[in-house]
Amino acid sequence: MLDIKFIRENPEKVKQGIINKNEKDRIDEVLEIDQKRRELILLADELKSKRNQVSSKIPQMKKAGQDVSNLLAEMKTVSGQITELDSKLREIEENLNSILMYIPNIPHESVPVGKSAEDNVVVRQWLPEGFSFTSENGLKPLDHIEIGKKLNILDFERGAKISGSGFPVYKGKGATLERSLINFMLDYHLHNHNYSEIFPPFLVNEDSMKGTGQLPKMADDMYIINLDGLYPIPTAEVPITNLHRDEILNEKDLPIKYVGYSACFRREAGSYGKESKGFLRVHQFNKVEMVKFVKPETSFDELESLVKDAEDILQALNIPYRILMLCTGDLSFSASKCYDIETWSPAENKWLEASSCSNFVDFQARRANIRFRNEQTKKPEFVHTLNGSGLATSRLMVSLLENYQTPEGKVIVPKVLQKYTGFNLID
RNA sequence: GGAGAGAUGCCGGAGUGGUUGAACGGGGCGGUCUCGAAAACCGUUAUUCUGCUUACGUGGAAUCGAGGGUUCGAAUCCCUCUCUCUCCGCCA
Repeated sequence: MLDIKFIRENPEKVKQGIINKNEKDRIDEVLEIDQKRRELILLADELKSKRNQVSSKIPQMKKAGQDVSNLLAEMKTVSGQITELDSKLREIEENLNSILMYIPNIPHESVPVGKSAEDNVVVRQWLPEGFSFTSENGLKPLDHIEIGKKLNILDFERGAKISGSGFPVYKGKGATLERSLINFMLDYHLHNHNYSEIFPPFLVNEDSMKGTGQLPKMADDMYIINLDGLYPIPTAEVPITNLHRDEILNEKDLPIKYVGYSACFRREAGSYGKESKGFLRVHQFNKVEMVKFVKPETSFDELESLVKDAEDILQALNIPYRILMLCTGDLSFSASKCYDIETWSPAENKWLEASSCSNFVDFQARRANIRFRNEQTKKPEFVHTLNGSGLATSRLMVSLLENYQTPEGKVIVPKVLQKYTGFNLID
């Protein structure tokens, strides 16, 4: 959520930011309602002040034996007016709030202005030693679905039977590989990047979904368990960021860095067909997520290091990748700045998004009311929150299987994973 | 699922209609004392909104789980909801 004071003071800046995000700008409406709201507050507070004054005098007057019946009658009228103003005010504030909840974060000034994914900027690229985009023997590499079938490690058909399409089943060495990947990534961030581990709940309440910005705007993309008012999480970002909802953190504890595994559940409404085969778009996948709570002045540096933390995993796995800076038009609702990491798929012959690292500045913190006490001013301030996948195993698995396949159609286990899997070849 | 108890500030814990933003204790912070520390003593200890000033500040309003209601006046009375705890049942 944007700060209403900031909107009040920088309406043009906010409008431009929203337009650059390809979103609808309702700022004039917001300012009008805000103006009305403040007028009402003034009126109501004045009456309440009067009521408080008189009410504290009444017992003294009674004691002194004075007649207070006129005052009581007068105050009854005042109270009625207050009730009326308060209910009007509540209505207006609800209206204002519901609009504000739909207004996206505005892009940081360093973000390139652009309309769509085509305007994203490639920042850098990393390729394993001796890597080539064209296969040496001229043969077309198998895609991950063919590999999965051939080696009997992935089963999309049975997943569709037991749950629906987009619910993959991992089998045998495939299941072990998936589990190993998760453990490897968690351990790596724990030991090399100084995160502490969280194993979060996979179902969260509505307040949590609002806190990180999934609701109300993205409701159609979320699963919901109506009976209990719970939502299966689309990412561990939601429970982990909400760990500190409605808290005031110590400045000396910042930055707080968490890493956690979770299954992720996404409806992906309306995305059937295109790019939806195999692992490319699924309803349930596994992800290791990094979340940071930081001081405002450090957040953009923290974003850079967050991306590097995710990159380290890919370098350790020796998988080709590139980094994109998303343009304003491709930025998500809550993000101020975001880098995507894409891994190379030789069979698809294209880059696949395997990670997204974002700085939300104070947008989520404001919604979720996550603050820290500034040691100098002694006042609470909103933290900045960041998160990044480190990484999502589904897309990563595509690149891993395809890049590590042998001409015979077997898959070599990356060296760093072998101590986790207990085998070094899938055949 | 059944029965009961409870929700107060950083923490513990009083408070059942009128200077209660909230006793008392603990913790934290500042100070006195000390070579230093402890002890003791003194002081201090929230957040949000809003007006004026916009550097500091200052006036007002609100906040005792959440939301309504009664009343001139509610932490205190009434209603609804949420959550926590205890016992029983069920269960990985």
